[in-house]
Amino acid sequence: MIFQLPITDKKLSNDKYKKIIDAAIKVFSKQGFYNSKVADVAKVAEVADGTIYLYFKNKDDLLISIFEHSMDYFFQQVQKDLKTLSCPLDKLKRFIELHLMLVHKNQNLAIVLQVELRSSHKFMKEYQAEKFFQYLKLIEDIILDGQEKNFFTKEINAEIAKRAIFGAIDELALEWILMKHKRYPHEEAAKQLFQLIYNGLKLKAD
Amino acid sequence: MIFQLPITDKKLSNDKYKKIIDAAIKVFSKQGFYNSKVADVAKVAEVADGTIYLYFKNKDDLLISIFEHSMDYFFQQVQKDLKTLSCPLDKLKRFIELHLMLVHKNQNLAIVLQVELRSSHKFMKEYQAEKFFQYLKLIEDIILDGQEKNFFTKEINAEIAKRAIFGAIDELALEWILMKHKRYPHEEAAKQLFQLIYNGLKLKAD
Amino acid sequence: MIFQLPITDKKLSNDKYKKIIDAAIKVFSKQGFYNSKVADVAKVAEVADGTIYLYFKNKDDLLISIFEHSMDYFFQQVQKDLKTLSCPLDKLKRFIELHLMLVHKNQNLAIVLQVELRSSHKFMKEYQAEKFFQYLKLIEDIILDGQEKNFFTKEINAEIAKRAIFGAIDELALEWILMKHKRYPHEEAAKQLFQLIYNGLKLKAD
Amino acid sequence: MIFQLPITDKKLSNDKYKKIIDAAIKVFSKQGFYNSKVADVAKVAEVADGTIYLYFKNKDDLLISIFEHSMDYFFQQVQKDLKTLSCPLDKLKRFIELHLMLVHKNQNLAIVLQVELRSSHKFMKEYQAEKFFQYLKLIEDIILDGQEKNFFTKEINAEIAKRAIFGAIDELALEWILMKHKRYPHEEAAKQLFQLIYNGLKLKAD
DNA sequence: TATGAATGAGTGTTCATTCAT
DNA sequence: AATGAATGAACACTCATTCAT
Repeated sequence: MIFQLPITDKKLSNDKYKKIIDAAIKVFSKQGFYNSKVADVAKVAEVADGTIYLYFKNKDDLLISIFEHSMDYFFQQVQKDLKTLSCPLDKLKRFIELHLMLVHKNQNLAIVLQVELRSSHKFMKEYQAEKFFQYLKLIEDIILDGQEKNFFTKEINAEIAKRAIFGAIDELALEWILMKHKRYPHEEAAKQLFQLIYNGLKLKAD
Repeated sequence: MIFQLPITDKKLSNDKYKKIIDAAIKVFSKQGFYNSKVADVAKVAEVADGTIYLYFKNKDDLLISIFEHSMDYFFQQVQKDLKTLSCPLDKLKRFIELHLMLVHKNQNLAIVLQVELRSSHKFMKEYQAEKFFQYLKLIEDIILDGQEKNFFTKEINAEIAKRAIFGAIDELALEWILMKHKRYPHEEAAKQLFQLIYNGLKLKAD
Repeated sequence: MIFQLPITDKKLSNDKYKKIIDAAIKVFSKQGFYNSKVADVAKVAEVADGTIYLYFKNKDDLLISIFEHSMDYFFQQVQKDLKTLSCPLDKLKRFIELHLMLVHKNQNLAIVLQVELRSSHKFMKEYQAEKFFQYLKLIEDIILDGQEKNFFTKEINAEIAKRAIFGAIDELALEWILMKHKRYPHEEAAKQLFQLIYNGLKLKAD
Repeated sequence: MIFQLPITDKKLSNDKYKKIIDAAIKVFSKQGFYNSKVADVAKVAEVADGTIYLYFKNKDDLLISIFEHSMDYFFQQVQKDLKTLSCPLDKLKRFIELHLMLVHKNQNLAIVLQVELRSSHKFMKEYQAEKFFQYLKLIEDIILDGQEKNFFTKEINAEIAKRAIFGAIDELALEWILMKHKRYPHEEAAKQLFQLIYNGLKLKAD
């Protein structure tokens, strides 16, 4: 599993905590959150059932913890990488590539984030998914920067565009994950996606 | 509830069947599929718990039935409407408008389809979501038609584009549903979305 | 089991309700409330585990229900019987006899009431044991009546006396229940108890 | 806490042992034995959970130890004090006063003894409560002595009387402890109780 | 068809107890 | 002796499903 936060957090420096998170990602992605038993996670993590409750408040908390740490990780990876670029076009292209690459390298995690999390009502309604908005903001910033620097048209509302772009990337990522026999490499999807977002469907001759 | 299939189906001509489906949409969208009890649905439908099992095999079947009938309905609505148009641009524009409009008019249903269904493993993995692919195909046909008629660039792979476009629409629709205070009308979202998909982010002067 | 309320209450007219109450009295008195499993009660009552929850909110509620119905029963039995008497001395004597007799005829129930209930914190602290106070009041009324009619000394505070008298009866009843080989019949205990309470330890010659 | 045995016992000379016993009395009296966690006791005692098992075999043993040490303490206090008296009337009066006074000064302990212990099946059935019988014997001795010296009537069976008397004292003590706003001082209860036991309810003129 | 009381398998969570340090 | 992280058996309670009426 690529998912490896730098060990700064006390919790994360703990072996058991990581083992449980990793096990939960595996189990939840395979069986679905609601069909997974805490005992299943414990078995895969090679800890006792009760041990999970030393690190997580309950089963929901386990799911939310996966989300929070993952989004932190995604956010840091992407943000760090984008900093090295100045051209908004490059940034947008790289963002798409990075997201698809990260999903590719953490497929189980991606399934949990995209499939399981969306239906956790505790998560979608009660819990404010700040980290997700933070991630979305990365796209918005690229668009606004691109508009300011006259790379992108100002006719497009960045608020709507960031959602549309995220949705497009997310859907492709999901399809890609659920495909058993990948019909094209994720790099190809990234390339096409960038082209679509930047040029649109319009003929160049237009 | 707008969701009203033309009564051709024997099942649908039955009052109880419809009452249960409608109740399930309400309950599932509010509480989530896994947190909804069959008894909750029965109470809202004003039938006995056991009655539900006269019309549906089990709880999962209830969810899948919602999906199938809804997709049929969506598909018919959109397909019928698109037939009146010949220009691929108009078709794409109308498709986006229709989808957002239908979501707008059937918000509870949309929540079930977008949020709950995605995490039903029985559905995502075992059940082949033919009806969904059929719906996606509508987009693909528009693109291919547009490419053939030289409205759209051929550089874009229709397979990837249909997913990206659906993802963009879907994500905006989801955001729109979950927003408590709508910051913009869905017609505005449709307009922006079309512009983005057709023109991309590129400056026109480019 | 003698414990048979007249069937006026809707709940009590139900066979399962009574079977569960009776089973719970048996099981709780034998194993203790905290060591009894709900499944044990279900097995003795010959119902499914879940059935218990159709009639009782939870395990605590089962205990409290036993208490409430029993106290009603005790109260009614004793009150009805006392009404036929006018002399406070006879009343006091009969009260003691009745209580010991009822305990004798409902030993399992008595164990639950005296032993298990006392340690149920939900019961002792949160729940106001109105029915118990009602029962205590019977003693107080006898004392006050006796004092008014000049059968009993007015030097004794009825409030304190009712508690002391109840405690004495209760303790003897408890000892009597827990004795494996009864060293004396409960009627003998009643007789001695009355004498002690009425005459005290003082020599008659005094 | 008044509860302080003279340090003769090796165990009791140990600071941790006492801290745990004291903590257990506090915790058990407040939350009830079955609702108390060993961890709660450990926290109040300011020791580690595991430390408790260095001094006590298990949770039950902790409760029984409280009982044994307390009864020893009660027994010694009362026995010592009674030795200074020769008149059975004085002894009886003093016994009542002492018991109520000890309960008054050790309310948490009294709650554990009267409320929690009674429902510990391990205790009530398996464990022979020798120390309790020893305590009861103090009352019996007073009665027999009083009967022999012609202070008390011989018509009363000492076996039954000791139970009745203990029950009366015990019940008043329990009421007194559980009363939030004490309606009378415990000395008053003692006085009334003695009068009731000695003179009974009978009018003096009788 | 319709009912809803009854079922009982299934599971999240607790907590007394252990044991490596 | 003392710790407290880890254990895992135990259990109250839920709820999809059935079936006698």
